[in-house]
Amino acid sequence: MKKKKLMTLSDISKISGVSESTVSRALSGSKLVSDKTRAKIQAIADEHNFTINAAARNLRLQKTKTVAVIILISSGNDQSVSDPFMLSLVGSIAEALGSKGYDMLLSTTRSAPQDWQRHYFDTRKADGLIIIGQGEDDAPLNVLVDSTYPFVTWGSTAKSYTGVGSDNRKGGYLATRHLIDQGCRRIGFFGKAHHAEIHERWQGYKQALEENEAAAMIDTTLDVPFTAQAGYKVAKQLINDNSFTYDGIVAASDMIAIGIIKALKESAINVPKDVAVVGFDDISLASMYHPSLTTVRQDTVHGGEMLVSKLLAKLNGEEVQSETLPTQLVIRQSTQRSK
Amino acid sequence: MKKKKLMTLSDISKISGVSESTVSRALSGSKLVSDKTRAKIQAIADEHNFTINAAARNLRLQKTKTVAVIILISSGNDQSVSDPFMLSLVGSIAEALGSKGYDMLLSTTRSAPQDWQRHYFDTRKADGLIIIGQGEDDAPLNVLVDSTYPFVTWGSTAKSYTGVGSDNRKGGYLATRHLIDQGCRRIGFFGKAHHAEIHERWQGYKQALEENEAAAMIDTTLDVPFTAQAGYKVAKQLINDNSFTYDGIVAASDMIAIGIIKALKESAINVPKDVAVVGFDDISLASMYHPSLTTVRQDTVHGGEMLVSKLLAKLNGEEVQSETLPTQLVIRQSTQRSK
DNA sequence: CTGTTAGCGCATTCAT
DNA sequence: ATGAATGCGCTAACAG
Repeated sequence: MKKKKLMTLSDISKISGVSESTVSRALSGSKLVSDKTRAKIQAIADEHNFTINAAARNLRLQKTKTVAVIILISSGNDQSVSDPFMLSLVGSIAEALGSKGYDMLLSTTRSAPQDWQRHYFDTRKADGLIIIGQGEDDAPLNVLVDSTYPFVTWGSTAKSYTGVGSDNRKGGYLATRHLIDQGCRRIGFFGKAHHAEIHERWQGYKQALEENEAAAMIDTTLDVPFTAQAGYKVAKQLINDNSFTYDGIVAASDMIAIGIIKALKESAINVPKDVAVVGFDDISLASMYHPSLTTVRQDTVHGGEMLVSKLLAKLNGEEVQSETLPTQLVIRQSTQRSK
Repeated sequence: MKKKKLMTLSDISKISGVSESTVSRALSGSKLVSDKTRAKIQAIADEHNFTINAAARNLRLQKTKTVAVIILISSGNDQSVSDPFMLSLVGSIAEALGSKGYDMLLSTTRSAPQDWQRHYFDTRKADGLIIIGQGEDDAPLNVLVDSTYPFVTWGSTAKSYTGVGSDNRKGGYLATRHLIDQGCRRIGFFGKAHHAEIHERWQGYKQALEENEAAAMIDTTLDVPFTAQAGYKVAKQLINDNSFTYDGIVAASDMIAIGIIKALKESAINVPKDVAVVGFDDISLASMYHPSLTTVRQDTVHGGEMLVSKLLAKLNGEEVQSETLPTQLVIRQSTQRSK
């Protein structure tokens, strides 16, 4: 395969002695060509290493066979992209997209142009958009809602646009309920309650506590969301201030849980004996942490596939509904107080 | 912003009463237009929410302002994409690309078509390619080498094509040297020695040991690379077989190190007292693990920027050299035996 | 400084 | 079953 000039349909047409249209048809599998000619053309195309020029085809077809995935990063130097959960979800989306013949354009609100909503659509770089992590601010999305842009979001499903997300409330409930069952009575919630998804988890937490008045509710809000560093910092601070009074903690994500546990360990507070900690996500590291993390699993594989199939259905002009995915409590060491 | 038909250059030209070319020039910042007309056209374009159609522009310009990033996944169900290190690198690439006005097409060899080399180029979906993780098999890359496709790789830099990578050998050396200094004398290396980058780390490990004959070299090869699960499994196995005789371990990645440490903890083997463990990468979790991980830092931010600038230079027709990035030992708790 | 002209490479009418 | 003609939306000579 030496350096060869890129072939065009026209080149192939000349070589094979048929018209461009015929070549186009043959290669696109139209049944308007005889098997004989198709075979001949196909052979020539292969021999000359020909592939369709996507730009030309896109222009002609007015579609790109590409989906843009954009990760919304809340303001500031939030590092939430680096959360393994995100990666897992994006990986699943990539695979689902690939299996449908779509390419994936990936960007974050940090790397993308400020006007990303327009960048990908008006510009026709992608046929549709998957938006991950609506976060705290709905404004950028509301711009899209009023347009006819096909897009789906991951996160809270209680929105006016099509979304796929976990049953966060149920997850928060299960986690908290579990702590109560383990005998915890002073249970704190660690996470940004403003954040849409987290808020739902918090609601589940609240509900579980209200159902059992013996257990007390203690809110704690983290400054920086979704990082182990943030969890560590807040827990450390509480401990240093002598205001750490929990015997159970519901963390808004596994990474936060890990940070909290580290802080506890450093102060010789035993997990789970002194404090039981439950995370959220079930990242692959959860089972590898020590103690292994009890957590609420979100099914990223299913989630990614769902997002993709919803979006493609939309591109196909179908009406599409939001969907809430079931959530599951995975019990590991970090909450086993009975032993 | 109601549903509006997409505007074209021609539409804007009619509305503003100038020719298409003038509109094109005005919008592309050509200095061949008077400020007056440019302002006028710009205003109209904004008002009508006009953006260039990328497909048409790409076709005309024969370039896409897009770079494809492809993550090579070694055979089987290797989950190495989920390594936080990868994510970190990809994130940095995304940002570097974004700041240069490029979009990023992301895929793995699992989600991409089998003939991804051609998919992105012949098809003209991307102007260039960034390949991450050459892994164990050079074959797919050698296909590219013979072509004129602009591409750069992350990983080993001792290849015939342009690559950016860390000084793995030095890193392996520093890690091992550090263990020796900490008094370790039976030092094992945990990782796939076949893998290009890992092999270099292993060479550094070997060199350090050879410089100090008191320390013994013990190779251990992991079946599954780059996951905590793999590290855990191998360590567990060794312990169960009573063949765990190390007092120091060089892990090929932080995730592997974490898995190993978990296995040790479960068998009440103290880290760092009984066994000192050093990882590689310095993922953000390294400082959050307990004990915090001594590791060899790879600068992903710099790495991503480097990959991008090299590739863009290549697209620009410049000659580009491979580059090896410095590597740095970060000492934390997992190797502090002296205390 | 601006308009006219000519394609980029392909898919799709419309003929035949 | 095939070919000829047209245009998707844009930019870049080439004139003026």
